[in-house]
Amino acid sequence: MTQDVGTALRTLTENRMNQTDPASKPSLIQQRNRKRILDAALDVFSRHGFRGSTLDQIAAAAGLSKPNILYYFSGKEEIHVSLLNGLMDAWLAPLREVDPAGEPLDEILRYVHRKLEMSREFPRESRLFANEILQGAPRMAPHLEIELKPLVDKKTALIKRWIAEGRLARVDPHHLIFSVWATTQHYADFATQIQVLMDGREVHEGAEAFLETLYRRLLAL
Amino acid sequence: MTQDVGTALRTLTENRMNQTDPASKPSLIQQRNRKRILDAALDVFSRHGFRGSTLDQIAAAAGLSKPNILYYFSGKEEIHVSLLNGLMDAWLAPLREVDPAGEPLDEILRYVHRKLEMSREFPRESRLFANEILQGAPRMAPHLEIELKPLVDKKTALIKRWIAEGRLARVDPHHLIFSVWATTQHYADFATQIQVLMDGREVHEGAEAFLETLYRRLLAL
DNA sequence: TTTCATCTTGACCATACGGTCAGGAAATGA
DNA sequence: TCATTTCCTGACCGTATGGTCAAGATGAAA
Repeated sequence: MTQDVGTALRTLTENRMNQTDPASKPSLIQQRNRKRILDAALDVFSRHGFRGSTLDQIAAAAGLSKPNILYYFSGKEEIHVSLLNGLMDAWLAPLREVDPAGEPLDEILRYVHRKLEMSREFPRESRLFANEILQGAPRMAPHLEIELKPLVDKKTALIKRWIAEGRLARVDPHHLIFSVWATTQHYADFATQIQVLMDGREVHEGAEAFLETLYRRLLAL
Repeated sequence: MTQDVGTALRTLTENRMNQTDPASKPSLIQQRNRKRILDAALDVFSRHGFRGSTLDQIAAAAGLSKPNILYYFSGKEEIHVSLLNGLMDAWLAPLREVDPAGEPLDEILRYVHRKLEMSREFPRESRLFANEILQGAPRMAPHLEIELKPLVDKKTALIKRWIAEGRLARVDPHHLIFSVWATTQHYADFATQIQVLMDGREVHEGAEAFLETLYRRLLAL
């Protein structure tokens, strides 16, 4: 899974350079620094949101000077958009991998498992998206329409089919998916709160067990 | 329910005035303007987060000048803290009202219903808290420890008792509560996303039906 | 080693923003 | 009516922040 996000990051790293002709190979330095910047930016943006983050913070976290960062990206906004673009694919992978040929209940439970795993392994990514959507997704609206919506339409249709075939209990597929997002991402986005309420106790295994029970009871026939 | 939040707002309105002696009655103008400011601030903070909101925005939304706002509140931070303080009680009311003397399943379903209703009626409040907790709850840490934690401890103990008495199916009470928060608040906090994915279709009734099914299947014996 | 492109930075700029203040306008009340 | 408190504002200030730029440092290629 680290692979997934890594790959996505690498992909976006190969994007248009500032003034360079398109399709020119990026130097090693360029690759290294772009990756540094994006990783630092993920850290900062996910903790403070877009508006609450400063270029100086990102520069410090990346170990580069501010003007140097502006050498690789045209501005704060472009860094943010690059991050969102680069992480989107990895973020949607679990849903994309729900397999029409698989056993319905297993597929859903596997999806829940993967999502929860991502919340644990990549809380920064989760919070980055949460922040963005909370603010009305000003820098992500196209993504929602063009990438997310078709995917959700496809998968809700699949679930609907499964239900019609009597292989899953009856539920509204859209709300089912929303609930998976909500329950799994909650552990990353609201970690501070959960930390306090669970003081010290183990969180993840309990969550895993709970969610498996939840969706098994909901969907089993 | 409007009553609840209104009352809470009024309560916090009666707080310490800038330089006035404590326990002096606030004038009508003072009441009116403080309420205006807090309502405007709720609007702005819930849409842009603390850092992303400016006093000028709040002033404009309240129909007052910036210095005039600083006449009523010592600064941006105090407005924000006042809001959180004033809304906390109303926010926790649904959980507080879970009745040990009631029928377990009914009580939980009623709780879910109330929470979902709040997400629909008071999305701004939901987003305000979501924003704050996402950023690590810097202005809310005491509340979490002093108000939320004891309440959650009490209610999880109650649920545990219900389960031990064989009146609810076995589940981890903490994760149960987390899931209720997650699934209900999701409809307010991620409304932008849901709007896109449900384009036009009715959201709330579907959510209501889905969540009732979800928790009924999870908790029924 | 020289040359050229790439990379890096200190100094600087313009704007936005939180906050102050002196003084004026409105209420309040005697 | 006048006096006093409460309320309101234009003008202003210091700092933070996004962004620019000219010039220098550091590679890569010959």
